Amino acid sequence: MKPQPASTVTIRDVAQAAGVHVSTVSRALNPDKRGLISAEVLKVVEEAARKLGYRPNRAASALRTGRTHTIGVLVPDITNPVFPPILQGIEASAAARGYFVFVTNVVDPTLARPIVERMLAQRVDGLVLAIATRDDPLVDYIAKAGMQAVLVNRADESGRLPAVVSDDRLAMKLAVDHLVSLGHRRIGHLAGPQNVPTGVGRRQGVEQALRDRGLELACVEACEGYSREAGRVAMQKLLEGHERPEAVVCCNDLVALGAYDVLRAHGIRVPQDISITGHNDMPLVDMVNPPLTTIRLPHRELGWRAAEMLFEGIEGRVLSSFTVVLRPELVVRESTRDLAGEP
Amino acid sequence: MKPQPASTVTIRDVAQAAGVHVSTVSRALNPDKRGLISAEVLKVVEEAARKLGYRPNRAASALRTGRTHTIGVLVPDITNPVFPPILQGIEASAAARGYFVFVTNVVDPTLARPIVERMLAQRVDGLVLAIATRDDPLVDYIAKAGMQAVLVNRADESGRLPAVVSDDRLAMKLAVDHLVSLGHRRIGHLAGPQNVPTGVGRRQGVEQALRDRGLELACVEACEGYSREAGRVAMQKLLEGHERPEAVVCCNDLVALGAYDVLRAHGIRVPQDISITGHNDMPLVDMVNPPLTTIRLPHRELGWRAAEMLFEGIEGRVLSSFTVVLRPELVVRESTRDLAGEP
DNA sequence: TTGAAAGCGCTAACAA
DNA sequence: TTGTTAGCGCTTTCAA
Repeated sequence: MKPQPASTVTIRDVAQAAGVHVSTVSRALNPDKRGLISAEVLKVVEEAARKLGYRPNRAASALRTGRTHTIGVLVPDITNPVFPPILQGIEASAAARGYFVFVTNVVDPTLARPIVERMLAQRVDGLVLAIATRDDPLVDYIAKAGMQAVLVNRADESGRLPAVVSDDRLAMKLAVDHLVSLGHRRIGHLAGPQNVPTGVGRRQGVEQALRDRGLELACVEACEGYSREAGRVAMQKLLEGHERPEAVVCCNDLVALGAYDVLRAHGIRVPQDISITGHNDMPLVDMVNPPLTTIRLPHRELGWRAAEMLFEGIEGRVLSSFTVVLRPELVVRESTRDLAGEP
Repeated sequence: MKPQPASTVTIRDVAQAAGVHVSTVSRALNPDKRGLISAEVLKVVEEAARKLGYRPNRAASALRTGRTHTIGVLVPDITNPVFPPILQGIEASAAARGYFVFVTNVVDPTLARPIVERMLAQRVDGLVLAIATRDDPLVDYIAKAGMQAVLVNRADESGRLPAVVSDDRLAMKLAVDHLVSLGHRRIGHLAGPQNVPTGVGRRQGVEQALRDRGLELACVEACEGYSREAGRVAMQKLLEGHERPEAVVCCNDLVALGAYDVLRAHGIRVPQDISITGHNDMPLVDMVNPPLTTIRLPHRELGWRAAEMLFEGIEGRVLSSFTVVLRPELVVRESTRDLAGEP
């Protein structure tokens, strides 16, 4: 049987060409052990390896050492513009350390478990979880399996897994404070799904920020998901079930755009008749009509930091901090109106 | 040395628990060889494997068989909304076959080569290349290394690698025909970079479509890249260097939005003063002001088909077709005006 | 500083 | 139908 193409150069070929033992080659080519090798031998080996185009077989090394130099990432939907920058951050960190990243799109949350199991079989060195379902038995499973893992964009309430998140409460406080400063009082909320941490966190953030200003949430509807369609449905319900608010804080940009759709259909103008805020500052929301006032998150850094934490864990260092909270920032555009200004 | 955590269950443990030989376990757990095993033994083995939580070590299997069940994808910029759906298509196809996908972000084209080399070391079973630089010595390298690879969103002019592409010429013909049918005659083009196949292909498409209608390209500027910023620069140049066209066909949506920026700054209204078309139908271009008339590509299918072709190649089947060309489709919105209609 | 030898977990050719 | 055996390419302990 000949599984590898004949062209494949192994460590044995290099050893032979260099006139040394394979173990010497192994040492010479391992940065950590290079010191054990005499300068001349080192040179000969490197020369031979170069000339033969030797490329260590990672599968063999993985089998021997148990380390694959590979991590897995679970994302709910790559197509959601929140995730590409996160992925980019993760990949940049991984690439800098010579790791590869398996990206999986977890369409259905129930698929997460089998995917993690396959990752386990693949012997990934660690996992970044960007999927957002709450109270996951998955966390249990991962913790029990002794896998290295970091959550991103979502904290682990059980405190067993490190996480990198954006400060959702602060984000909503920024939005609410902005609206209040513009003179708005009757403020509603289009909340995220209440079974994911960001959904409840942001809702609580809105409520708290309002309370801090001596106000109450005028009305609220929870969306089925973080999509434009879900935003449409929720906004429709909000209009039907409640007195119309002066402003609506939306759990994310897509939902805000869904709200735009419904408002336009009803002839309600943004921001003249109602102010709207989003969350994420996804690409092109500065180009929509009207340009959306929203909250910008450091998505790329979220991913980068998560990966860095993961590698700390993989390399056995003590994690410098268990939950990293990054700061969001308000981006004011034209979907919010100053009630004190001209009408 | 103990590389694996003690908890790891190997095929030996299963064999022992089931009271059979390891090779029997191997066969029993391999769908292709299950037939060789008696029903009783099969049951015992499966039971033992289940009870012990056995999970075959892919690294070991990879070392033995030379197959890693892993493919690599090279993407220029995950953040560009064209790529997530492509990636999704690839990943869906891979997941269905039990493969994992390494995603790499090739920021700088010169990094592609080292990445491919690392993929080679990782012994990926194949590669999908979504990077678009032309006349790549990379193709040479891949072909020589005997790697399985498929290009997506870009054809290989040398014809050595299979590819899945969208019909760029047809896309531009769709745009031009639409504009001509609206009464436009002085039509310009904001072209893509002329060192990538899509850039030249689309430009030729525009020219050809115009010629078919007995017209000539009124003016053209090539962009430095497929970004909004590049679109701004090119549109600025177009305005400065030429008589203003009635319509401009843009090489992609981002460039069209850059054109919007410049036109707005000059007080030129779209579509009243000039019509604009894009390409890609990226998310939210239906929400910008004015909603962009553009060309929709089957991005997800592009990725899916590329992956399916790759797997055909990996499994040694003859490729059913070498270059797959998918059809784009015109999406008419409000950035193009009928000159015959009311002004 | 280098070599010898064992073995990571799995698969497959061959034998029974 | 099952077992025996060898070995994929590499790393690492032990010995020299």
